[in-house]
Amino acid sequence: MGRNRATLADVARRAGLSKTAASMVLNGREGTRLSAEAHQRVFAAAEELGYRPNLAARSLRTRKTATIAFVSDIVATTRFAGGLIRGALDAARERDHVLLITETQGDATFEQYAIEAMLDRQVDGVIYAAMATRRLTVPPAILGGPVVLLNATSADGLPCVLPDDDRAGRSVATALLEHGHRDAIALIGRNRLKEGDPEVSLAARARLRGIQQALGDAGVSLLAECFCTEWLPEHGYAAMRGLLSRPSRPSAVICMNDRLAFGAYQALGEAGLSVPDDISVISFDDDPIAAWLRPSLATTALPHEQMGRRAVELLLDGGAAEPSLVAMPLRRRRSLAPPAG
Amino acid sequence: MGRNRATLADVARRAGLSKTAASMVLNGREGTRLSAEAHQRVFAAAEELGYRPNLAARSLRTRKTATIAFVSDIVATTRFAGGLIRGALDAARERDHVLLITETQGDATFEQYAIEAMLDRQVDGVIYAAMATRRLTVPPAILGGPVVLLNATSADGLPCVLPDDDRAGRSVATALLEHGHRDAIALIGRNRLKEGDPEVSLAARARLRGIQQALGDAGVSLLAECFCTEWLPEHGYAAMRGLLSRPSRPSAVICMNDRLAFGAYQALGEAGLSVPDDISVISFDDDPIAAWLRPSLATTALPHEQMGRRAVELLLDGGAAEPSLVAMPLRRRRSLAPPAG
DNA sequence: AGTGGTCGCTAAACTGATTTAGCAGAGCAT
DNA sequence: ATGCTCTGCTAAATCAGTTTAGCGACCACT
Repeated sequence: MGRNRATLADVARRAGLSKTAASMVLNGREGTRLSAEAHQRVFAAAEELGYRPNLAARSLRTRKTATIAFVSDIVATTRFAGGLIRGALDAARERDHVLLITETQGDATFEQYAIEAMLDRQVDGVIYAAMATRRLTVPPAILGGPVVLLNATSADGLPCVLPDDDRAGRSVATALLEHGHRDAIALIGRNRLKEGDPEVSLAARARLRGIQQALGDAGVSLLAECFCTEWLPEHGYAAMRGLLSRPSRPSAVICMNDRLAFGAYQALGEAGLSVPDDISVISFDDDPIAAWLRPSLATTALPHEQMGRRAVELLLDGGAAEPSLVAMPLRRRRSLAPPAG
Repeated sequence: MGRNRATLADVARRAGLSKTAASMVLNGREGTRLSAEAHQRVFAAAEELGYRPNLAARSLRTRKTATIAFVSDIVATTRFAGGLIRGALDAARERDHVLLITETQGDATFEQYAIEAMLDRQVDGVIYAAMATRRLTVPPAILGGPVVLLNATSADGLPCVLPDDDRAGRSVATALLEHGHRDAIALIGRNRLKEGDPEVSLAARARLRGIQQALGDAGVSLLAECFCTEWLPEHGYAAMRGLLSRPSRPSAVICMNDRLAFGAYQALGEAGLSVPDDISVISFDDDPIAAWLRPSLATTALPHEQMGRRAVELLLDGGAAEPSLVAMPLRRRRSLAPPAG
């Protein structure tokens, strides 16, 4: 790979100048008194030779590699990860940086290994990302340099980037209120573990709080709340069947994520009920399936790309100590309508 | 990041030996005549200082970075990418390598930039991945070193890793034949562009060929073939509606991917038809939604993890020149049943 | 004539590893 | 005593950059 690359010495020789001169010119150093002609010659020589600096050599001296470690528990493999990585890649490129990506799979040995591999390569900083929005403990090894937590917080008060689930909860509830739903709103996806343990999830609690606040402000309380052990389609399906077996049918359902909503759709379809004519549905995440469902599902988008981008910005440009909350935009789609009757 | 790291010189000093000795001991060099005691002292010193070699410095000398470039058109952001990356990460870790990931977004400027960024960092090789299985033209810049194409081929005869779509097509058709379907099998997802232009897709043609061969061998021909401009749920929905409006209803439908199948399910649901009692459905990809559908969708899995893994193995361990085909396992699920009546 | 300052540039040190070439001392045969 | 080999180890070069310190030429000023 990259044999025969021209070196700085080659450029200098061709320009008839010293390595020092060539280095300074190519780095655009201010305050050197190199002549305009010297600049010309160096640029010309570099151009002709197709010179590109060897970053390994440079970083040996400067201790900068223009490389960021992106360490995640398991995020790189889920479809949620794509956005985080893409955003981070974009922002990194804009700043002439590159991403070294590893995954720990939640395994302490792998994590140890991954972090050492990154540090051995002299990365300029670490983005430590989690798949589920949650609080975690940062391995001490990475605390020697800049760190940003992505989709996670820690007790250390490290800079972090989180989706604004609280506000998302409010906007979901508000959207239903705006459509005229009041006393027949049900919630699918309560979960004691997720709501109670910040190391499992921060999102569940925040979403719930946002929903309750918005409804509370409007003097409305939930018709029903369904607990689900997981947030998968089958649980949404079961929850919705449970709701439909009750005497009073909800006019609208909030699902804690789109996969639950997908399951809810399935139950509604089997029951011969129509979304949104019989029941409105709204949800969180903006999973790709949300747009594929019939009718398309209104939801609040997890702004993964922006979050990934923000993490890089925070890491390289520095930033506030308080958590950086990224708005979750509401996607208004066909699953919303005023209550029937 | 990583200030205060002990250097080889520190280790040597503490061991009371030269850098040379320390280097040789730590690298386990054969044929040096260093005493057992010298070995002891070096290992002890390295241990006590928590020594880790600076890979930038090492690679300057050895021209090896233990780093692989993973360049993709757009793969890193789709949910399909996860598996490719995870497999590659796993295999890389097993070989003490690390992945530098970039995305070109199909943009020539970005691609140029990404490749230069990788080469500047002296990567040991490049994995060039495509989102859609297709033939592509490899940028000449990366041909200076080892390259493996992932989910793609090229005219250059470079080593490449592809899913075995042809065989998948045969196993899909065979599965239907085994359930007793013969003369009422329909196909959703014909597409002249995908089938005709290898630079757009190799999968469409291979899947189709496999299906036709298996059916042909059984003396069966398709009841109907639906063309779709894209392979999205809405197209599957429209195609299935079209099929249902015809006089003779199919007993089974093959969809060219799971998203089409999802759309087909929607149309069947609306028509009040049951999968698999009225119509069996089988498909390709094993998208996460396949398992979430009710009933769960039989499909052939794109073996992304294995493909990513294979690419790294091919790159580092060398391998055959012919395309490395990875089997697409058939996932037998509830959407298959014998034809009604 | 000597001094000081600016201009335009370079030699050499430095980063942290690997690798080549070779040195000092011991043991042994002649 | 001399030459030879073997053992156990090290000095120094090398990779490709950046950075520090400073040199020689020229000019202006006293």
